[in-house]
This record gives sequence, structure tokens and C-alpha cells, in this order.
Amino acid sequence: MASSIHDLARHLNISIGTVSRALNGRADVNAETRQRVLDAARKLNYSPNQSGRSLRQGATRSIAFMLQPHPGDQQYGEPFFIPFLSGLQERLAESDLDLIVVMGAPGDYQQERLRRVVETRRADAVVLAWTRRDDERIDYLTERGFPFATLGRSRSGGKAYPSLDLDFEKAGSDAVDRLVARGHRRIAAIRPSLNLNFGYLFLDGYRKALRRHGIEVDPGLIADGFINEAGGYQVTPRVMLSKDRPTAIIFNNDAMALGGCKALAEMGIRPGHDMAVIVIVDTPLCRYFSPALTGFRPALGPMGRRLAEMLLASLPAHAGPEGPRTIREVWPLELVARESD
Amino acid sequence: MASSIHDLARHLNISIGTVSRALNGRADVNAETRQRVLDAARKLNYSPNQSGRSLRQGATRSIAFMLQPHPGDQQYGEPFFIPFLSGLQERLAESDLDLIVVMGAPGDYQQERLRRVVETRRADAVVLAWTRRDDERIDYLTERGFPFATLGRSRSGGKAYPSLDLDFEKAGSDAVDRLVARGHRRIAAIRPSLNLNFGYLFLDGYRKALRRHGIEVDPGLIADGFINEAGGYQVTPRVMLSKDRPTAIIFNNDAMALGGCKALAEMGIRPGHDMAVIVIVDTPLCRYFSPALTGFRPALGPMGRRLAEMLLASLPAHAGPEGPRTIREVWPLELVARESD
DNA sequence: TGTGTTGTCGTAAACGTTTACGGGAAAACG
DNA sequence: CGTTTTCCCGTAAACGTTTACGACAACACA
Repeated sequence: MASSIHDLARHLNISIGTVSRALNGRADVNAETRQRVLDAARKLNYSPNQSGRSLRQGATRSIAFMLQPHPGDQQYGEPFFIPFLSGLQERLAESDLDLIVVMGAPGDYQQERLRRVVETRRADAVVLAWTRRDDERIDYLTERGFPFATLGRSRSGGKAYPSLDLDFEKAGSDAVDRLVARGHRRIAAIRPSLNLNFGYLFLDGYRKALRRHGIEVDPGLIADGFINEAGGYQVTPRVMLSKDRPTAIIFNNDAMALGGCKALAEMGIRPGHDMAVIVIVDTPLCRYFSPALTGFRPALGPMGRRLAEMLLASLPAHAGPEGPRTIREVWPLELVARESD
Repeated sequence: MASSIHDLARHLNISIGTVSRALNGRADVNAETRQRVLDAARKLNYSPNQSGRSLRQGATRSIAFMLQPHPGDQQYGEPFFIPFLSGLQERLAESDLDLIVVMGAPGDYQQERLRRVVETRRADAVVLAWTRRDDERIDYLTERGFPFATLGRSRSGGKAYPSLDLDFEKAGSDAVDRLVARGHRRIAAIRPSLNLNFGYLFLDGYRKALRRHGIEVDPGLIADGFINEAGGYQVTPRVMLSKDRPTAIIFNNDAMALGGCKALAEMGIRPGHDMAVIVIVDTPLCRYFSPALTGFRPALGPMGRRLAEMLLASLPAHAGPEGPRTIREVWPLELVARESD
């Protein structure tokens, strides 16, 4: 079948030890021999069997990415993740690491999938997405001492692990500032239900900014919904029930905004004319919507790359010179002003 | 560190052979001993090391999914893939198989990543997405005799492998039928550039239906663009240049339609009023757009599950009773009539 | 010439499993 | 009681690597 290191050694009349050393660039092998090995490897189309390496080295050279959908949403936060995933996997590939994607419902099932990965040592480390406010996965991994990194912060206190997040708090605050500057005082906020941490962060920023402007926070102007089009559609009317209607709405993400605008349209309210709309997490969709939605754009691809790098630096095997390691980073969200506010 | 089968054996005063047999449900082990082993395994928190199994069994228990972005599009056909991926991975998980996601630019780079997976035996099989009309990856895999399945057809002739595709031809044809029935005769088609096969299939159906209705195919009403919002935005005006303007446009997918509608809006043309719009590949976005876009909805999740099943059935190791195996399936696209046409 | 050093390579163990094989005891059978 | 069968289990090889160790030759040095 596929050629092994033994075939190569036999073909060269050399021991497998020498072949291995030559291939792995060790010092104690003659330059000429190394070249012969390299040539033969190419000729015989040899690549080392990954299972063999993994077993011997105790490392699988792969990283698991855990993704969970939200109840009521089969979409896994789609538009958000692929660019991130792409950056992540690109960086991992550069270090010859593979990406294993593990999906599954949150809660027990996801936890079980995670346990399987860890205990059968299928991956050397784990990347967590959609971190919850209190995330049991983080507890589990720190307890086991298994390397991991997270996209998003969580409340799990005092634990040290690489994490990367967006500054939702500042975005929420900036959105309010911008709307207030444009004369709005009745500003609604629509965020995802569940205990997704960024929903809280965004709302914190929103609240603080309102207070700073001397505007009372009206609970009737805050609503939670599924983090998708349907969620935005269902929940937006609720905010319009107030006796004193909002003149602006901040949506957590593009999908919710899309559903929300649909609901507004059905009420005869035109986003961008009769109602200012701002989106916190901007995607290409926002730009091409009518009216084009102003929002805060994340640098998803670079974030994926960066988190991969932070994770690698925290891994004993891949760490470079034992320099200081970045533990947590919070990246800014850049405002893209368009037509909807 | 993590417990091995030796620890378990020592703890039970039993040989590792027996432990392994007990765990793997083989017949030649006493019922009581098996129970003791099972209990101890749970107590000591033992799970077999995957690298060890892989090496011994010559199978990694993982499947690679190859995804390529399109030039000019960093999005990997986002909204389309996650639900599919979710179904795929769910089904694989049920057979205790992991999913490795390999991304990378099409062409040489993607080919090299594929070679690495195959030659280093990181996966037992491969799933190809975004198949091109002539796909060198398919040639490579069949030549190597490596198991694989594809989402989408390709032109690579005479090769037998499981493949699953949508009936884009019929959808293109149905779309024309529907528009003609509503009085349209100037119907434009906007499809992805590159040699993505579904672009051709869709256009074939479109052309045939027009001819069936005795309408001449006007090349000026057909345009190619990047398969995303920007592509639709850029290319739609081109179709409007005809001296005899179209009264209806069929877009290949939701993202292109979104961009196209934006372009129309800027020309003062209101989709659903002044211009009929139909989308071939419908996603949740279409429903919540204003006007809600009529389109053809694919059953992405079930398709993922099904392709996983077809692939498994074609694998020697996982094949059930040697029944006949489905090789290719073409699934219908279901029309969802909404407001835009 | 004897001793120490350097450069290169082969040997063999080890990683954690699964499994073919054989052995011994108990059960079944005459 | 002797023979055959059945049931369980232990032994050891094998999967494909990497790597610690030692051997050997060549060379330098005194």
C-alpha cells in the first residue's frame, strides 16, 4: 500500500533510524546521506504516517474547534464564523496543524463531545467559540489541564488561558453616543437571548452611555431574541409597544437587524427614514442591504489568525523562546457609517 | 498522565488483551469479567488513545472536508455551508468519526493540502465541496484509490464515487416557467463566474425552458459575477444595459440577489414592483428581506447527513450488509413563493 | 603509538492499541 | 475414566514512527 519508512530504508540500504533523522533535519547525519534520503522520499512519494508519529510523540498535531448552535437557530451563527474559522485554520496549517471541527448542541451533548476529544487525545488543544457567560467547558478544561483558547470572554474567574474578544461594550457605548449626537433619546437595544457573554457586554456599554448622557434606561426598550433573522423579526415589535416609541434601534448583529427591519417595514416604518438603525456586528450583508446598515465591523480573519497564534504560544511544544505570552486581547470594532442612521 | 490500557489491566490483575477484548465487545470474554472491566474503565476514567488505535487498525476514524473560497470572495459561500456541514458532522459523529476541515485557495494550494491529507493518512476519506466543472481533485483521488464523496457533480467522466447534488437545472427551468406564466418574456440570469458546475446546470435549465416557451436566448441578459453580494452588485447593472430591458432576473443565490437588489434600488428600480426577482438557492435571509424573495430552498442539513451516509456505505470498513450502494443522488429544490416576483 | 574527540550510523526500545494464536481448565460426551 | 469440545484468558507480535544509546571509524593531539 502506501510506502513506509522501512521501504525507504531498504531501498537506500540504510537504517530506518538514519532515514528518520535525515527527514527530521537532525544534525547527526551526513549531508550527502541526507540528500539521498530526501531524493528517495520524493521519488517513492513517501510521507510519514501521522498515526505513527502521533503515537510516538504523544501529540496529534491537530486542534479541535468546538461550535454550538443556539436553541431555535440551526445556523451556528453562520456569517460570523467562516471568516474566523478560515483565519484560524490558515494559521494552524502554517504550523502543520489540522483543524477538527466539533459541532453539537450546547449543554450535556457538547460537553460529552468535548470530553471525548480530550480523553481520547484526538487533539492537542481546543478552541472554544460562542462562550457563555458561565461556561462549564472552560471549567472542565482548566480542571483537566488541557490546553485551550477561547473566542470571547467568560465570567469563569481567575483562570489563565488565551482569549480573544471584541470590545462589545465600547461598540454599544459608541452606538449610543452616535445616536444621541444625532438627536435621539429614545434608543432601543435588541440582543440575543441566552447567556451569551457578548450580549451582556453590549448591553453594559449601552446602559453606561445612556446614563452618561443623562438618559434613563427604559427596560421596555430592551429585548432579547434568538440570534437570527427570525429572532429579530419576532422581538422588534415588542420594543415598539412602548407608549413612547423609540426613534432608534441598536441590533446585536446583521441577521437580527434584517429580521427587525422586516418587522418595521410591515408596520410601515422605514429604516433609515422613520427609524435609525445600527448594527453591532457588521458583515458584508449590511453594506448591500437597503438602506445600507451602519455598523461596527470586526476583523474576523485576522482574529482567527491571532487566536491561533496565542494558542500556539501557550502550547509547550510550539512555544518559541520562553518570552511573555499574551493571555487576553480585546479587539476594537470599527464603525462603518452608512445610510441607516 | 492519562490512563492507558496497561493501568487498567494492572488495576484489575488481568492482561491487557482481555481488557481490550472486553472493551471492544468481543465474544470470548466472561460476562462477569467484562462488567468488571467496564466498571473499572469508568472509574479510572479510561478511554482508548486514538493514535494507538489508528496505528494498529490502519484507520484514523476521521473524514476530511475540503472547502475552497472563490477568488474575490473570502467568504467560502458562507450561508450555504454551515447547515450542510452540521448535518454531515452530526452523522459522522454517530459513527464515531471526526471531521477535519481543510480550507485553502483553489488550485495548487488546495491540491497540495489534499495530497498531504491523503499521503500522510490523516483521514480515511474525503468530502469535496464546491466541485468545479472539471475537478482535478477528483482525478487525483480516483487515481490514488482514496475514498471520497462530493457535494455537487462534476464532468469527470466514468468515475464511480458517491455524489450528492441539487437539481439546479430543474430549478432554473421552473423559475423561467413561473416567470413566463406571470407574463414575463425578458428574463435575465445572473450566475457565478468560474467553472462552478452548478452555474452551468442552472443556466442549462434556464436556456431550455426559454426555448420551450419559444423565447430566444439573449446573451445580453446573462451575466457572471463573484458569488457574493459584491458580485451581484457589480454585475446586475450590466444586464440592465440592454436596449430592451429585462422585466425579471433570476439570481443564482441569496448573496448575489442582495447585491443585485441594491444595484436596482440605486437605479430607482424596486424589486417586486418594477422587477421580478427569483433566487435559486434560498436561505433564511431571503424570507426576511424586503420584499421577501421567492426562491428554491435546499434541504441542506439532510443533505449533509445523506452524503455522510453515502460515503460511509462506500467505505469497506463501515459498509453494512453488502447491499447495492447509491452512487449519485440529485435532490429537488423546493419552490418557496414569496413577494419578489 | 596511545588517548581523546568528532562525525556518522545502526540497534532497539518505546508510544498504546488490537488480534492471531495457543494453552489450560472446565464442561460435555462416549 | 478418557476424549473431545467449549470457554476464557494470557502471550506476543504488529502497526509506523522517533530517539536514547552505543559502536565504530576517522581524525587530532600529545
